[in-house]
Amino acid sequence: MANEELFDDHHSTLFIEVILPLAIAKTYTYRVPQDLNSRIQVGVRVIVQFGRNKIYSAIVRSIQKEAPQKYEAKYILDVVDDQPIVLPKQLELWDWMASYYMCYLGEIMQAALPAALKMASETKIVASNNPELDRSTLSDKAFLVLDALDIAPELKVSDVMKILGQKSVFPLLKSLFDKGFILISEEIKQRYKAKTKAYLTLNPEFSDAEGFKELLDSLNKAEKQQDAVLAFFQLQKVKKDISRKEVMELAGVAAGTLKALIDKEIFVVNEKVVSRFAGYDVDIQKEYSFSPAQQTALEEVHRGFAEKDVLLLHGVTASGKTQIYIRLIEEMLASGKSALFLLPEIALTTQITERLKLYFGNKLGVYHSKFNDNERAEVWHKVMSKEFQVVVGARSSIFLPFQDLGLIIVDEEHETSYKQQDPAPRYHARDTAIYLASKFGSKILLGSATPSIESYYNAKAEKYALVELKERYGDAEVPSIQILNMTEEGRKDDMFTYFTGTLLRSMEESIAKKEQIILFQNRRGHTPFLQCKTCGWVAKCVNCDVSLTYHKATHHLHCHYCGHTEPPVSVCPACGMPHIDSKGFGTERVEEELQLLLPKARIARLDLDSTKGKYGFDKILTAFDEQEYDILIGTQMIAKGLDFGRVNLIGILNADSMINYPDFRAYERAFTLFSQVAGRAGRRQSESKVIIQTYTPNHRVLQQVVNHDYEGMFNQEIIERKNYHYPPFYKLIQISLKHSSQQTAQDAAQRLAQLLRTQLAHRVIGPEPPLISRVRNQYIQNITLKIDRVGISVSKVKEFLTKSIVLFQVDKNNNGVRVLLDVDPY
DNA sequence: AGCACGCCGACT
DNA sequence: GTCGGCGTGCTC
Repeated sequence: MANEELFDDHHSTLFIEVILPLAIAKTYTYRVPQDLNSRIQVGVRVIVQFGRNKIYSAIVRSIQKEAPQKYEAKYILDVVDDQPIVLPKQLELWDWMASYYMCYLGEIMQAALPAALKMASETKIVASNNPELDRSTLSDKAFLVLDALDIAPELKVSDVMKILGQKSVFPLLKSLFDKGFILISEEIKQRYKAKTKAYLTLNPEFSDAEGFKELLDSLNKAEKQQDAVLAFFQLQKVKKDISRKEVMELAGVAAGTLKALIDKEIFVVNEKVVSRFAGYDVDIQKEYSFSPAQQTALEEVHRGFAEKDVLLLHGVTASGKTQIYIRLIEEMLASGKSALFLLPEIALTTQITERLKLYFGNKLGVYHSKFNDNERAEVWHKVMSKEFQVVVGARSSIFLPFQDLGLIIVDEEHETSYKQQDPAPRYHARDTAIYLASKFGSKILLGSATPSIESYYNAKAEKYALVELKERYGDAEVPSIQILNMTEEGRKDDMFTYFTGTLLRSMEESIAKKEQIILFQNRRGHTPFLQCKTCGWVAKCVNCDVSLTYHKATHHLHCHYCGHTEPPVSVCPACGMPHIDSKGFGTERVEEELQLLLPKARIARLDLDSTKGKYGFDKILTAFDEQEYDILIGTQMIAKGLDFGRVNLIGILNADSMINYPDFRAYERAFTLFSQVAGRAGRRQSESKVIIQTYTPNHRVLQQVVNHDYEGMFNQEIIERKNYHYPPFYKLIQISLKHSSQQTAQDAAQRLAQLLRTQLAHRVIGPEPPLISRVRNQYIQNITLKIDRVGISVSKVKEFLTKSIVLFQVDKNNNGVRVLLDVDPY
């Protein structure tokens, strides 16, 4: 139907280019059987066979009328959708991402679509049961398969593999099929299922008064069933959809009674599709008055957007940025356009979503990884149907099928978790969102209390509009930050394990005042290092180049990179001496020691280990918010946008580990993290305190944190970035090579670097092993490209890089070496 | 990414 | 002699 204008000739043969959900360089062209012509549209899913026995659902990328010259195109098997599930604007975004981030369209498709919209293929076989066929000439294996089919009605290919104990079964199955012994049914299961609820209706036979009376009479020997029918009759007067449960409750009957009535066809069960997002119609109450500073900021945002499409809102913590976002979204909705509100995954707590629901009710969709596939697919559909006009979500929500996006808000824009790390596409959701906004001609607001150097630079360079909000909202006051030198405190004999006396006494005071405390220690587990005092041996992971962390909860040593665990040793395996030393401390140990020092304190811990369960994170936060605990110990998880009214003391236990990190962003990160952690204090009342414990009290970053001196940090950082050739002045592309042999990895990396230097010369840095040079038994070598953009264009570099990698992979010496590309690494 | 085809070592 | 190891190359 959609193609009628385009392909008015109904008898022409269509060829479609499809995107397969695979990491493959190319797209593939299939042929459309004529009876499916009318259902083909760009953006719909089609079922295709790819290779010998794999079936995928692919996305139609384009439609052509010419047959490919060099090969015979296979037919598509079916069309899944009547309406596109991916719109042209989204496909353009995919194309841009694939070229910008140097990855495959299939990888983008994997990241973009909720799993429920990608389909699973399961090839099944059934016996043909043709008695005329002669089995006597068959091989033993064929017999085995047919015997199995006599017992089970159908088998999956994977079952046959198990039965025969071998991987290659398809030739055998194909020959059985060709000879007519079996049928192969390619069954594509659509995994997305709308949530339904069962409702009861009365058989129309009994709906009139007479019929109803007859019914009751006929049940005069079944008192319970009579009760149920009467209860249903009563409920029918007040509401439309009546569930079994409601009838059971009102009539006081058991499920069996109802089942009997259903079996007798007195009641009929109807399935009705319901939303998984029930309970949205919260009473909308939006009493919130803007402070003069907020009002000014809002006006400045309007002025900024009049001139530029990208705007950076630099607002100190607790300045009421969220409320400004809400106002802007409301304005956008009023003008008939939709809005996207991006948040880092970890900040997407019920705290913020509940608050937004208050304003946007059932127009709001929430989209993040904690949701199951069905829920994500439902959000997808509701964005498509424009039922959801506002979406609050994590980075992958940039892929949702928006049609008239007017505004994107990227809150906490500095957050590094906007950059996807491991599976490709290694994309940055903030940067991609900026592209997406330009595609839609919409406005995009980046918000942060501590903007990324890149964004602030762009704002200062007047590429972005800039609005600064320097005043906290209401009576919230800027916390005072105190730096304590642990060396000195130790000399004064005022250190108690990991705590300065000052911090301990402040904690006691807070608890006495019934106020709360957050302690920050950016290391999980109990002990990050176990070392032999005699010979210096350190417990290390067998698969990775990292020390093992002892976890008290499991009494085991854990590798935080590959998940390997082993029991702890009490005797050194290297020298046999029984002197194993515990070095360093993680959150578990902080909790343990603190409990000894403050026995009465109620302590909770927030880290990857304590939040494992589905709602573990929210559970701990809620309990803390409801003051079931006095102290919350956490890793950087606690830094993100949490809003607790009664926290008036923050302790950063060991600032040095963050600062002394060999990365060009280390200072920026440390500043951001400490400022964000400090910002958790005093959000709703005055007088709050932040204590930073360190061995390097004069470090410039710490001084800048104390003075809330973002500008100072920025100015110094930008000089370093310029001098040492880093962003925003230079563009980085990181090439990682991985191989199970260290030598191979090194040699291959040398070869690639040399190849790249032929054109890029000094722009090629490395190869060098990263800080963790081996993970999961793979040795890693990194090459970094630093592109100045002045003498050379980034797209030319990417083109050359792609060619070089193809060349590199042709060389047999580089066999088995995996090459990973990361554009704008974080 | 799978997966089959293909060419070398240890076994019923 | 075969089974099966994983190296190699293709999938419209």
